[in-house]
Amino acid sequence: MRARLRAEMTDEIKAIARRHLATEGANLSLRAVARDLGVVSSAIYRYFPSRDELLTALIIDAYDALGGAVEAAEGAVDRADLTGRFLAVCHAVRDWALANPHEYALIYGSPVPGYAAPTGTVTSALRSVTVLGGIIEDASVAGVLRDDAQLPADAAEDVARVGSIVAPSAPLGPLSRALGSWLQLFGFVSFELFGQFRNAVDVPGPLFAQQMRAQAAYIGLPTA
Amino acid sequence: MRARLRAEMTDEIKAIARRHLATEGANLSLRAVARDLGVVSSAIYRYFPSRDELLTALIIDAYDALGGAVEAAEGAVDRADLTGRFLAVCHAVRDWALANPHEYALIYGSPVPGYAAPTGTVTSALRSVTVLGGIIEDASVAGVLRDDAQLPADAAEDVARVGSIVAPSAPLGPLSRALGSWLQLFGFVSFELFGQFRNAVDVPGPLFAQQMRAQAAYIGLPTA
DNA sequence: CCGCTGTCAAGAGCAGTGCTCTCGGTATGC
DNA sequence: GCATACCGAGAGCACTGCTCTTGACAGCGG
Repeated sequence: MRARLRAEMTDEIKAIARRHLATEGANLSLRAVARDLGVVSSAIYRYFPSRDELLTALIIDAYDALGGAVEAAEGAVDRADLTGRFLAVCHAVRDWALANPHEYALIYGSPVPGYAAPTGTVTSALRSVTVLGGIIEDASVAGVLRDDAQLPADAAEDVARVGSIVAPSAPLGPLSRALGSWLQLFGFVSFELFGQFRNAVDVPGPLFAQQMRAQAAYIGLPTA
Repeated sequence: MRARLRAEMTDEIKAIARRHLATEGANLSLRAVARDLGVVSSAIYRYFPSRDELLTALIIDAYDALGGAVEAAEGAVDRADLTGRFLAVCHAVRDWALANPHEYALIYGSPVPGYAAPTGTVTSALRSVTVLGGIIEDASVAGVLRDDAQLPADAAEDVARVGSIVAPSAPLGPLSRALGSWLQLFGFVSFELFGQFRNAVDVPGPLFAQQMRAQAAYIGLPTA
């Protein structure tokens, strides 16, 4: 009963903090959210031991929101349409990032203090990449991926470790290319959101669609 | 004469600010650098009208440092070794980022306030990507790039605009793949520096080398 | 040589920040 | 019914970016 009030309070704090994040940026002010909540600043500390803990909670929420969006978008595509599922993942990431730019910056931008992100975030952070792994895994068991890997041993070790988490039975060649696509996807979104395309790419949407389609083909997913 | 003293003073401020940036992070304190400089905080304002202006100066310096490092590394490779030049660029970016993580975060992380980066930064920001463009351009005039482009018109427009700046005579297909490699390169470095590889990639070096070699081949650069 | 002008650092001060501590009040559990 | 635990309010500390005023010094024209 008292616990429910407490949960509502923390949710309300996080909601206001998220709103402040959206309007101002990463420099979140505890006193400002307390003011908006009609409460004195020290009261916030009953619910979050420090500003960094609040940010960590927002980070976990952001990872979960992104993961949920990716899962929903990918889940709506016919399971047999591997390329469609891949493209759904890519566009879900970008769409969510464009809709929540500051939350994206919170999780994929420069880490704010020294290193906030504790271990509690990793499970939520894995959700979206797990979806991609599932696609590669499904493509692997469907036998549509050609294994043309000739990776050096040290690099193969890294790829294999990633694969063991998200796509255990996928061959290393396509897995390595999928990893590259993942990096390119977030490189694109980060460049777009952080203003690196200034004076170079005006309307990034079509370019993004083309790049991701090319990546699907490069990985070896069947051209739908 | 008085101007030279002034230049030395601004250089010293920037040097101390850079040192603070390296030890603490992005939240640079004007009062702290003033303290280290043995001067009162308001004196800094004689040289930089605001903290954001100081950050902007550091950003421009960082872009120039990265650009210089890339130019030097690429210039040391035999001009005919196109793949070697490409790999030199990739590794120069990563090496510089690993050596100056906070300055990398300053220019390729989330923009600190609303939007600091003014127009003065773009010329410095273009230096590194121009080097890559030169490689693609050289490969194009050498006739080693196969033009297998079938880009949709809207995406082709974006690619062509980028190409007109850095590699005017390159065909759109390889240019589009080179753009993707550029995004993947910075996606990799950002993931590595910002802790996104946690529990997944322990020793990113070999993986990076393999990914960039694969990209060189994918673009169509001759396998040395 | 005097005096004017422009530049500089110092210091005080304002509004804001994260965070700690104490002090009453209230609800929960025994 | 009472002890315990929690809660919000408020004061306070050390810090921040930034502004303003004050006094000192250098260079130049007369």
